[in-house]
Amino acid sequence: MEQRPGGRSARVRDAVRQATLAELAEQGYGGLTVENVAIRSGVHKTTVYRRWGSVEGLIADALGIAREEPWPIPDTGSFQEDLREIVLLVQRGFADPVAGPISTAFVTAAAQSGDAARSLHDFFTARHEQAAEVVRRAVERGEVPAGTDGAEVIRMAVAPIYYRLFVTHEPVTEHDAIRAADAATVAARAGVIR
Amino acid sequence: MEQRPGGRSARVRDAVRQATLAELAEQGYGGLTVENVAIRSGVHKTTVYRRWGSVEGLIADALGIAREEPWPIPDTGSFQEDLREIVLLVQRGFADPVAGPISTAFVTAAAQSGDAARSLHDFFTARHEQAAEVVRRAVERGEVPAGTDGAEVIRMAVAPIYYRLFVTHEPVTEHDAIRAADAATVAARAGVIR
DNA sequence: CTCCAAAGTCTACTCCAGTTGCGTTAAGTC
DNA sequence: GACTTAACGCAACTGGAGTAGACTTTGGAG
Repeated sequence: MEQRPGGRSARVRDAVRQATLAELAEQGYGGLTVENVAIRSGVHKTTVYRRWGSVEGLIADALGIAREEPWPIPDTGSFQEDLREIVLLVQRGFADPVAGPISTAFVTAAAQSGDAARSLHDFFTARHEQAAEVVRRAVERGEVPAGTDGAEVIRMAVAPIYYRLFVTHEPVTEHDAIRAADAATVAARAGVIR
Repeated sequence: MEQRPGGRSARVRDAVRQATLAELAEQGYGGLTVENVAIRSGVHKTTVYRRWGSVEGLIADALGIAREEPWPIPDTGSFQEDLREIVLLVQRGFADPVAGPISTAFVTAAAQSGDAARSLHDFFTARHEQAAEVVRRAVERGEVPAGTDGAEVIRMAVAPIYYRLFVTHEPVTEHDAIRAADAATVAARAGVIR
């Protein structure tokens, strides 16, 4: 990333990243400013502007870290249960008082900045690919027809959660999550998703 | 809304609304500023700030108008066809060079402003209710089990479109729309959505 | 150890979104 | 047709996001 990765630069980078996440968790995307991140991190404002450019840059960077850490793909032996687990994980993530605002901020930022949008796109591409494993296993067990598009099954399952959160602004319950997962399960079994 | 609805106030209101939509269509949400709307409409900046408050206020107002105009609910005689029509209508709406940016701006604005979020919520509540008509007819025909949640079927059908557009930032094709509609059709027939 | 340039700091500035206070216009009322 | 006041217009102001340029620190190479 930078030409001098060691020592001071690394400290600055980590301090800013941590401050960004903390601000996002407390204030959400609307309250995130370069100035506050600079103060909180102890790094000078101009430095943040030079290396990250803007609020969107801070978020794009934070997203890069988020993409690194893998998530637990369930393997219960049942396709329906696996899908339910995945969707519930998403739903609970947004309900979490710390992780929720941060995840929300990522989506909101991507709606405004091309950079953040690309980062988020890559993030979800990786997630879909990982989660599609449960579909591959279901195909092997004969629960789901061969040729089923695994990533698309995941999209179908989680989409209603995001739809409620970011489009219609309706509350989301665990029941909603389970229902969405089950609908995707039925559709996949019927061979509609290919 | 205002205590003096006639004459000048009405002209101001209409000019600002029209300018808002024009700016949104051309510039999108990112390029929408109160100042530009003021200039374009010929109304003074201060006046726009007083009556609409901010960019979000302009959008919340524009959404109010959008909610008024009803949309065509299909009645092809086939549940599957009806659902496909609805989802394709949504997909084509976003692909449209004029309506697309405006719709996108609504969603983006709602992600940041509580007022816009409430307006959008009401908007979609009305849409879901209207579109649920196709499910009611399907129940009458015996295509779908009684007790099926009509609004939820609509959510399931359109959610993947919005998910791709606003969350993962993936391209959306007509094929995606049809597949999503068909998946919702299968799930509804199976009695999973209630 | 020495050197040098990359990276960070600091101060002062610009610019523009949003506000304020006051004067002007015209909508609604009798 | 005169009066009241809601609503609009106007110009000057404020505050904070973002920039510019000179100066200082320090990581890394020889």
